[in-house]
Amino acid sequence: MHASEMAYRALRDEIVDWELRPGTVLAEVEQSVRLGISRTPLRAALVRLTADGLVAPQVGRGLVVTDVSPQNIRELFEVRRALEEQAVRLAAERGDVAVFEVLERELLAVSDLLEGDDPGRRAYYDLVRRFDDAVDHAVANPYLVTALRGLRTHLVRIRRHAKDDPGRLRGAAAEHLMIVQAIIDRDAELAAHATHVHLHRALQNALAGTADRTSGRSGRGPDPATP
Amino acid sequence: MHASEMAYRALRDEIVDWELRPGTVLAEVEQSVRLGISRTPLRAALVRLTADGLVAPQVGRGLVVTDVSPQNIRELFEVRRALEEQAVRLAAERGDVAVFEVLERELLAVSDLLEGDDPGRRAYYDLVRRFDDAVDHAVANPYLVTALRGLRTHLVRIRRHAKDDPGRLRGAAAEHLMIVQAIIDRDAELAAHATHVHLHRALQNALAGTADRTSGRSGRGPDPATP
DNA sequence: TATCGCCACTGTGTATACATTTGCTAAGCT
DNA sequence: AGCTTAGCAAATGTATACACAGTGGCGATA
Repeated sequence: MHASEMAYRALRDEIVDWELRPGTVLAEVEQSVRLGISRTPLRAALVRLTADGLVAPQVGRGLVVTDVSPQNIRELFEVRRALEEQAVRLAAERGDVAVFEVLERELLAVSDLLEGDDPGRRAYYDLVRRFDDAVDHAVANPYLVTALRGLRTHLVRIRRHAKDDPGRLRGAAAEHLMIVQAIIDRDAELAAHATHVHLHRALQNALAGTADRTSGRSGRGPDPATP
Repeated sequence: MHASEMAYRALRDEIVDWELRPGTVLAEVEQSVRLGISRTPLRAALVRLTADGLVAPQVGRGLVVTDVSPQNIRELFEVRRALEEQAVRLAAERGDVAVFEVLERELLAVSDLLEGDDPGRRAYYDLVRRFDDAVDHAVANPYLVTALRGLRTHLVRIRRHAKDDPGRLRGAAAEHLMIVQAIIDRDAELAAHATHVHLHRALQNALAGTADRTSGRSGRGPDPATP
């Protein structure tokens, strides 16, 4: 495995897991020493992270981990709405019904998993991931899938700080079930509208969960001294 | 100006202008000596071009300029539909009406420009660019604008080989006028539907113009020997 | 003559050394 | 006392050298 690929995944995962918090400066020498590689492959990783929007150049301080503000979340969801509605539309037109029927059965049984304990939640997130993969496979559009995957990286980072209480998870499961059934019925418009509703709820939940738990900086104002 | 930035722009423009045709192998040493820089900044440029989807790694031959097949064009337009419809929706909600009223007047006068000669066509393309900029400014969403800009790079490359006859340009101008008027009326749904129609026509035109003028490779099959 | 194996060459991946730019600090002058 | 300038230091941008992997060609053997 290439060092640059390893560095990219390591940094991306640390950013998504909030181990590298928004505003953290990623100095090249510091990170290359920490990851045990040279500056050259590290720079390749940083270029990719910049393209992903997970880090951004800041005027006087080099590359910093991008902020997650309510404003950022709203903007991200505006793009997400566009891409995911299109994706489920195409999935409804082209998808393999049998694949989504399996997901339907699992979603119908998911309430049993969500009785509050953590392993059940993990199983639910895994089911959502399989749903996403099924949609990706159904749309069969590399450009769209690439864009969606980039978005999902940001969304996972947001979710790490949003509180998904069991009630919300049951709601989300019901919304996903609606989408899956629309795809099975090959009803593209219903699938798109159900996705719209789902994302509206998800945005409300994300904003409620993170509004007062972000890094504190809005991303625009001056940097309060943090000695 | 940084060498890596210069190399990125030079290679991107050459790919968009079809000077570097699809299938061209971009060897690092070869390109670095050609551009008069070292391999290090060139590699940064290539990473960015890969993220843009203008070049892609191929198994045994390093990075090659990506192909433009009818299939690619259809896939690109599926993403474009999603993003541009969302963009004009948001522009209709948030845009500065005065800005779009200026564009409306220019679009009403554009038929005079399109009497077949090349300077008029140039002026029309410039007007479309100003329309795109106005939409970008109105949506005020960095994620969406970044995605749209990346798409437009591909679209310019496609347009370079599509034949935009005066009839099509007049049609496109009429469609743009419809979108602009919908934005002025703050009718988001009308703007989105008008954009859908416009992109449908644009896709038809792009496919008609490039179906038998691509590089010849479909992008999936084996490489026919070209000695 | 055909096939298999080895050698050489080309090209990418990585590391390190060097240069340039930018920001911070200190000192001197107004 | 405050502002400006100069110098230093650190970090990024760039270049080059080296190592390894992959591929193609050539030769030998069956």
